[in-house]
Amino acid sequence: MYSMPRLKLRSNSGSYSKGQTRATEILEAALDILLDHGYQSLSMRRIAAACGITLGNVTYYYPTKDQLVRDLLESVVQSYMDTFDAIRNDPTMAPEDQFVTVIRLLLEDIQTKKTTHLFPQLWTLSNHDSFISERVDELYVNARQIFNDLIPILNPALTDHEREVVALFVSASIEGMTMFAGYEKPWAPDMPLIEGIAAKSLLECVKTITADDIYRFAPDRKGPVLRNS
Amino acid sequence: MYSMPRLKLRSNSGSYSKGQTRATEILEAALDILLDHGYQSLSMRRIAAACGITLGNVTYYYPTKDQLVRDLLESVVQSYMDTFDAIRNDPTMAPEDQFVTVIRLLLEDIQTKKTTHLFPQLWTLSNHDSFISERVDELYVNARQIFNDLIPILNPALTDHEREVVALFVSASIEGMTMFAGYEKPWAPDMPLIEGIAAKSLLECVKTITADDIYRFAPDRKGPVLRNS
DNA sequence: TCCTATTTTGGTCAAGTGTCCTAAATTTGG
DNA sequence: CCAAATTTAGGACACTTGACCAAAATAGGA
Repeated sequence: MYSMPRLKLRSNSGSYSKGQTRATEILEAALDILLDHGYQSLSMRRIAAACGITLGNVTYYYPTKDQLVRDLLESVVQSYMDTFDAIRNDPTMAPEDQFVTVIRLLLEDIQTKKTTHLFPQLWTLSNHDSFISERVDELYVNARQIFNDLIPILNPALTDHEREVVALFVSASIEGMTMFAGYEKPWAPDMPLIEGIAAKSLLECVKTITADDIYRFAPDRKGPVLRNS
Repeated sequence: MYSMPRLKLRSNSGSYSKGQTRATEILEAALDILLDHGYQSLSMRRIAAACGITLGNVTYYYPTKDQLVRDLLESVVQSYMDTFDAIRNDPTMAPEDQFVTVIRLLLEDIQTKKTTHLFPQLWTLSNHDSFISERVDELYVNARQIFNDLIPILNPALTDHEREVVALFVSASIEGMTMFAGYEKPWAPDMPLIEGIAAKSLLECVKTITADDIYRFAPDRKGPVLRNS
C-alpha cells in the first residue's frame, strides 16, 4: 500500500539543525490547525502557541503569513506528487487491474482526515488566489497522468484530446466523493460499495466510450477536428 | 430551462416595507462579497459599505454575524431546493431522457459563478460548522431525490440501499466537475464533451450495474443482507 | 397632523490580527 | 573555549474585527 507523507518540504530556512527542525515544526503545526480548525483559525500566534514558541520566532522563519502558507502548500503538494510518481513507476499488474487499483487507492485516500479537510480548503482558496490555483492545477495534472497513461491502452481509438477529457472525468468523479464519503462524512460507511460502483462504472466508461458519445452535446462540431486513427 | 433564483428568503425581519427590502439587500450584498472575494473578506463593515449603509444598521437586522450567515445559507439552500422540486414535478420525457437531462442541467449550473464559488465554500465550512453541515446535507438529499426516483425505473433489480448509493455516486460524480470545469476553470471549454461522457457513462452505470459489481470490494459480505427481489 | 414604532446613525469597546524591531540567549565551527 | 552566526524572546505598532449602545431620523397608521 502507498502511504502519503504529511509534508515533503525542501526547506531552505535554517542553517543550524535547530532551525531546520523548527521550520518543519511550524509547517506541521500550521497543517494541523488548518485540518482541525480551518483556514479561519490559522493565525501566526496560534501556530506559535501550537509549537510552544514565540510569535516573533515564527516570523523569523516565515516573515509573512503569505510566505508561510505558500511554503505549506508547496510541501503538501509535493508529498502528493511523490506518491503519484511512485504509483506510476510501479509496473506490476495488467492495465485494467492497474486502473481499478488506482481508483481504489484514491478513494481510500479520500477517507483520510487530511485529504477530506484539506482539499475543499484548496478548492476554495483557488477561487481567489492565483498562486494556490496554479499549484493545485499542477497537482491534478500530475494526478491525472496515470489515467492518461492507462486509457490509451484500454481504448486506443480516442484522440489525445478526447483521452485527456475522459481522464479528467474519471479524476473529477473520484474527487467528487470527498464531500460525501470522506472522513466522518455521512456515506463513509458505504465507501466499499462506492469503490465497487466507481471501479465498474469508470472502467466500463474508458473502455467503451466513443467519439460519438463524447461529441453528442458539442454544439458546433460533430467530431474532433483531427483524428489520429 | 430552469433558472435558479439567487436567494429565496422567508425573512421575518422588518415590519415596515423599508425594513423588508433592507434585510434582503443585506443578504444579497453578503452573497456578492462571498462569491467575489471569499468568506475571508465577508465582514459586517464590508457588507454595510456594499449596501451604502452604516455598520450599526446591519447589526440592527442581523445582531451577530453568525445569524447573518445562517440566514444567508438558508436562503441560498431554499433557492436550490425550489428548483429541484420544480424539475421533479415536471413529467415530460422518458426516464432515460429525464436522467440525461438532469445530468446536463446540473453540469450547466456548475458553470455559473454562483455555484462554482459558493459550493466549495459550503464544503469547507461544513467541515467545522455542524449547522452548515446539516443544511448542506439536506440540500443534497433533495438534489439526489430525482435520481432515486429514476433509478428504480432504469434498474429495478437494485435494493433500496444499493439504489441510494448509486444515486450518491452519480450526484457526487457531477459535483466533482465543479473544481475543474466550473466558472472560469481550466476545463470549462470542454464542458460539452464532459456532458457527453457523463451522460453516457452514468446512464450506462445505473442501467447495467449489479449487486455483484457493487459488493465486489465489500469486505465482510458478498451481498446485501436483504434483497427485495 | 401627530404619535408611536421602526429604522438609521455614529461612536465606543475589547479582542485579535500581521508586521516589525531590538536585545538576549543559544548554537556551531574554528 | 571563543567569537560569530543563528535562534529566540518580548514588546510595540497600526489596523481590522464583531458587538454594543444611546440618540437622532424616518415611516406609517390613527
